[in-house]
Formats: sequence, C-alpha cells, structure tokens
Amino acid sequence: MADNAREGFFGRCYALVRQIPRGRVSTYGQIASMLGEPRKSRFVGFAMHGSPGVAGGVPCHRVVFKDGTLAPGFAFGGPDAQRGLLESEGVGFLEDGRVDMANHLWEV
DNA sequence: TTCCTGACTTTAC
DNA sequence: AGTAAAGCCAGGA
Repeated sequence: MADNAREGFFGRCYALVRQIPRGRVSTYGQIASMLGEPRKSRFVGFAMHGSPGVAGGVPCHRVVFKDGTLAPGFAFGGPDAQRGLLESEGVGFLEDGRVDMANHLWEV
C-alpha cells in the first residue's frame, strides 16, 4: 500500500513507528535518523500527536525519549498509561521508571 | 493567508 | 562536565 510519505513527514513517521514490533521500543531521534533526518526528532513526536492512535497502527507508546524516559504528560493521559502498555507487551522498566532500552531498543 | 507553537536532539562554549 | 542555544517541518488558530 502506498503508505509511503502519503502525508509528508508525518506519514513516514507513522509508517516507521508502525513497523516497531511488540515488546520493543524506539526513540524519536532513532526514528528521525531512520527517516534520514536526525534533525527532525521533534516532528517525530509531533507526528505521534497527530497519529490515528494505537488502533490506527501507530503504537506511539512504543516511542520514548532518547534517555529512555516517557512523555512528561502529553501522551495517553500520563506516562503511567504508557508504562502499563509497554509492560503489557513485555518491555522491562528500570528502577528509575525508564524503559529498559538496553534490551528493548528497536534495531533494524 | 500569516504567525506561532510544538511528544526532541545535537552541537557549541 | 554542565549549561545554553539553534534547527527542522507541519498543523492549528
């Protein structure tokens, strides 16, 4: 299906995030880098905001900060919900409340 | 139609 | 090593 940049940079973000397997997470910068634009990290997250949602095939909850932390309170209703979703997928968390990217960072 | 803001990251001093 | 500033594109008002 031509989900290839159908909506500009946003569409590309959705397509890429959509390829993130269950139990795996990725970072905004990582995704932006995959798109070939490591400078557009902001829009990756912004694209998630305009994303159709998890039901739309865009698991924005699998996208976290480069530090492994979650959104401060812009997404889903709180990082708690995001944490719950990730844990439900088998993603481990650190004592600091960060995602265990060391073993769950999505790599192509 | 124009201006501003926005889930971030990187580089520079 | 830590702090500060800059940069990117798109959508909404």
